[in-house]
Amino acid sequence: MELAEAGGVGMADKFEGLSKEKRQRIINAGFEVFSQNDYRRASTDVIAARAGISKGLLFYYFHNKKSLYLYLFEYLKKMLIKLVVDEKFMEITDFFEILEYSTQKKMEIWQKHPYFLDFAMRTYFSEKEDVSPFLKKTYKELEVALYRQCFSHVDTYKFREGIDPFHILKLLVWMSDGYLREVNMQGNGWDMEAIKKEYDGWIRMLRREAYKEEYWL
Amino acid sequence: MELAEAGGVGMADKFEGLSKEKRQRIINAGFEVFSQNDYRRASTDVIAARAGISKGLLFYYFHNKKSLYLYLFEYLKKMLIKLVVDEKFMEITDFFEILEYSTQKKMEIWQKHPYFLDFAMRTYFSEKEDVSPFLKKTYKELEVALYRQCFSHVDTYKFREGIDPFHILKLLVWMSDGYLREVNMQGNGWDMEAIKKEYDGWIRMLRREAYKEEYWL
DNA sequence: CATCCATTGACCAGGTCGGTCAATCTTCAT
DNA sequence: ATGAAGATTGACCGACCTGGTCAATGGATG
Repeated sequence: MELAEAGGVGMADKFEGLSKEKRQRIINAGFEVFSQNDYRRASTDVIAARAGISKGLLFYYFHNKKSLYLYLFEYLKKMLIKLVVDEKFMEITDFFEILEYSTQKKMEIWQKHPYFLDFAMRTYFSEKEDVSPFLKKTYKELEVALYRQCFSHVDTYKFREGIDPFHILKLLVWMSDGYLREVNMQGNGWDMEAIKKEYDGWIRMLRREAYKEEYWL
Repeated sequence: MELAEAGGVGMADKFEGLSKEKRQRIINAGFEVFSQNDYRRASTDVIAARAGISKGLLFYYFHNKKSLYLYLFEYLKKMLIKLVVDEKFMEITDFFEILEYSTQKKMEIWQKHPYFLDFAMRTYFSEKEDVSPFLKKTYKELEVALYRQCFSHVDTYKFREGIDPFHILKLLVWMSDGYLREVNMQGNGWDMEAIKKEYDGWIRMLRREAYKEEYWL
């Protein structure tokens, strides 16, 4: 009875036995709806409809809403780790090159799975939801782990004294988030070219700010 | 019947006749609840409870939820203009000095009226709400108007060619928003000193980025 | 005591939500 | 053809929450 709570292993045997296409349809519907509404307002009716199945069937696969959500959360975690961390990360040693590469990756993910980022955001900012207690821990852990994984082998000697790379990283993330939100708000389609150009400009600026002069390039 | 829709003038005569303290209590409750929930979920029950009055009385002052919301919106607009735009803005001609001054103002507002910013954010990002249609226009207008007011008399000759001051402004807003959100998330109380220091660092960086070298200072 | 207004909170109708379940449809071995 | 087993449906339920109402109460005034 409690196994659904723990981690989602084995709870969805019925679901795992589905055809890949159908499973994907349901997963996508889940991410879409959970990324657009907070947990409470994300309606199982809507998810089922978006997935093209009946609500009854949805609850046939996932015993309740919470276990569906946790399943999606685990799925996201696995996907992120699989997509973000590859061997190439280990080869790059320059902080800003890693940054550039990971950003490119992020863009790819975002184009392929447009709801991932919003979903992750919502998990992070969710308050007073049925689900939130254990999420925040997990999310913070994941963030730190990914950072460790990606930036552990960075050329620290290139930095000025008193500059914290993690800090620079955060700054860039905030800027890009803000920019993306802005563009999103305008409602235009995405001008990926312009975004990239802008982004590169910021990186150049931050490089000058953070690196010793001899590494400016 | 339609006067409540237009602008809220005269619709709340009962409300305007209240004691300043009580009026303020209700206004604060409204901002608090509307800043923490989106329009639909912002419950009039909760607002009334937070204000320490009965729900019936709330609807005695404001005929319905929408007119309460619009009243708060107008109130916010007036307050922002009153608080942000003073004579001093007209005296400063250096872009970054204006920036610094307006940021300081923003901080003051934020400490005095902690819900203003979130409320404004929600109005801007609200989707498919009963209220949203006319809000976006108004908000955009307000933003542009404030920008014009504040930065119309700026020393443009100090900028490098190809640099758009408005662009720089946006960037800084994004960074500060991100930073504030982050600090907010940690749940610590505010270390205003640290925030200010950090902010100044960014401004210095952006100044070097945007100004011709002879104006770096 | 009567009048007038501020104030209350139980109450209503409408809507949404998660979750259930008897009934149906598919599949397939016999 | 038949029947058993599993997959699938969607009407339905009760719990909850919403904006809004209204008869009843309180209190001040003259």
